[in-house]
Amino acid sequence: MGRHSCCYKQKLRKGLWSPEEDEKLLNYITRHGHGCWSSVPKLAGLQRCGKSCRLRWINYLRPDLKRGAFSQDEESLIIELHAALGNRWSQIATRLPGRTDNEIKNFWNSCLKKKLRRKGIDPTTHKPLLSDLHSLNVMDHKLTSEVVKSTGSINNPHDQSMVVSSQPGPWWFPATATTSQNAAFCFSSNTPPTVSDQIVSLISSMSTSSSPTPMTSNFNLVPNNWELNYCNNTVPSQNNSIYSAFFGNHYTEASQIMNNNNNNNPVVDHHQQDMKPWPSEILHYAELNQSSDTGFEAEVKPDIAKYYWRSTSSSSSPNEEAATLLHDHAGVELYGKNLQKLSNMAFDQRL
DNA sequence: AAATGCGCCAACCGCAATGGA
DNA sequence: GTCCATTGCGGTTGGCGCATT
Repeated sequence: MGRHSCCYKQKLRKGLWSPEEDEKLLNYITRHGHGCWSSVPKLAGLQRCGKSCRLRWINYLRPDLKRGAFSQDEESLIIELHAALGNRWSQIATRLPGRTDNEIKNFWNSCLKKKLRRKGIDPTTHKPLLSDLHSLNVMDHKLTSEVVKSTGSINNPHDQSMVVSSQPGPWWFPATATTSQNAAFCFSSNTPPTVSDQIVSLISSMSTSSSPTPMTSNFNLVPNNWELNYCNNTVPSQNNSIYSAFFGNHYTEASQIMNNNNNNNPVVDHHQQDMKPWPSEILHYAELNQSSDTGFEAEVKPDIAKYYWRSTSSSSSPNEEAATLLHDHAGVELYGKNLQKLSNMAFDQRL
């Protein structure tokens, strides 16, 4: 611990306070009040700077301080206040009589942060933990390898299909030329616990009071070799991965800036944005056009209200009508695995 | 018993805000 | 408006004590 410049000049004491020093300070302030802190040490006969005296009084000697462990109520209140106020310890302390900002800060840093993490809650955002993003990148790499192995077609420039794993798998990111260039995920019932926790956390975090509660069971309806589609008017870039999730007749996007070289680059998330209802045109189309078993096909499933196509065959095209509906009415942009935008023109050429 | 690692927390540092001259 | 001293705040540090090796 260093010493204030004023302390160096005046050769003042630093470090822990002795009982004698405490007694001197306590006696002085009890009799005279602290007044101007800079004059307190001299008047109280202490070899300390005023700042140090003030801190000792506020954090230790003040008679109204509460001692001992934090109660469960206090703990809950701190978490609640931190969610609302962030690291504004002094403001939080005003709501906890007898507790100091320093004490609350220490309690937070040494105990509450860990507790929240263990519960899968990000102590900074108070939202469910979406995991360490770097580990997701690692997962992306690993799963990409799996997907490439199972499809064997990633480098075919003529194949604009999304890469789809033929193996039943818990979930995956689509293979891309550069990791994290894009991302979508697929869910099934045998999701490994750690990843599942992350996904469920993500899903939960998308829930807002004004939107329907996401039903994670919806995801089990998605066959393993089908993909959720993604992107909403945002072209995936090297640093921008977009995760989408679909719930009932609503959809939302969650975007994370990943692969940061710069730690100061903030994570951008849109978890709190409202769920969007699928436009009636799309739902109506979905009711009239059920899935087909063959070929590339664009579909809007009425039960999950999602857009996807599948790659069981390369002989037919995505359904232009469905894609156009999604594009025109929901602002959904579609991309092939090489990040080639499947605009209407692209569909025209493929038809 | 000694060495090492680790968590907690008291206290410090640096900066911003405030207020008086 | 500017300067300077003081106060307040949040981040950080380093010492202590306990647990583990």
